[in-house]
Amino acid sequence: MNKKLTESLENYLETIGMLVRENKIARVKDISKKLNVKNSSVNIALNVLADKGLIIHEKYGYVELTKEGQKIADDIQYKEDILLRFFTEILGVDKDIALKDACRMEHTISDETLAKLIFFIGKVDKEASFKKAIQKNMKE
Amino acid sequence: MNKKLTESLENYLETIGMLVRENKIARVKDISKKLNVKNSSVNIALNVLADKGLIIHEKYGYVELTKEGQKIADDIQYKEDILLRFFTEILGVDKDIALKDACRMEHTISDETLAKLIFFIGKVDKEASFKKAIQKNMKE
DNA sequence: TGAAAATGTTATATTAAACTAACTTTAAAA
DNA sequence: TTTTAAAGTTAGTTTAATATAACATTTTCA
Repeated sequence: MNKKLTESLENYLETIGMLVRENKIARVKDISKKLNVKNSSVNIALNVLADKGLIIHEKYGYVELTKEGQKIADDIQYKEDILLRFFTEILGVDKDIALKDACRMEHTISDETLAKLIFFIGKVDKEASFKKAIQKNMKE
Repeated sequence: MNKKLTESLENYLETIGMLVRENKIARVKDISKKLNVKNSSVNIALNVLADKGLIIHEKYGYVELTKEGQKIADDIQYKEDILLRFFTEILGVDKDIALKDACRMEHTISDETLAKLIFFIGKVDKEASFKKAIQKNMKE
């Protein structure tokens, strides 16, 4: 049933989630602006997502996530956050670059690798000696 | 000039490089087998790569990388290796899953993040105390 | 409130990457 | 050495994701 979404559709869902969080509502224009695509492209994607039961979109109205769509959007956002934290806090990558990388890798990282990464970040946070070792060693 | 390649074309280049390394030669059938696509799809991709000056492919003959094509293939392979090492040696991800992840992320990781990751892996290898801290902490 | 601007939608086209089916060339083997 | 099998190529189709252009609806404000 739940066939895997394309990277593009995942990005639409994630963006809708972000807009609703930030502005309470998501409009076609806001989505096209965030994703740098045209309104017509957004419309087509919205039709696909609505067919899959992931959003609700009445003509000329706002866009809303269904419970299932929300879950997927949150899941992607979570992956992005974890990747972003790893890149910035542990590797020391510049924030803009780290975000760009996270935004692409969030679509491909497996659940297994994500779980290990979460565990790793958790350890670094919790264990003072470990954290110290990383901070010391990651200085240029 | 050098417009960025698509993920698909990068995979073709990488696969050709791998085949030449393993078998000395790369044939259409070998490529289609490795990538799980049809010969006709390979042919189309080879024409594109040849147009871009990245491979040499005479009709019914073997496929070779040009100097430029080789450089790109090596670059992608290198990224894969680094990601694979990070996933397996540091995070402790299962090898098959780690490889699958690396094969997808190798197309999206930025040079900056890659450099930091290389630095990180290097530190872990070199500094005994750091290595010990990671091994100790990454146990379940 | 009615005209102009902004926003949203639909129809149609393009590009990339795959496919199937038909055909050609090369290699193998009877 | 001819025939058959394997490999490679080409033509035409499909799908996903974008775009442009034309049209429709809503919103704004003079």
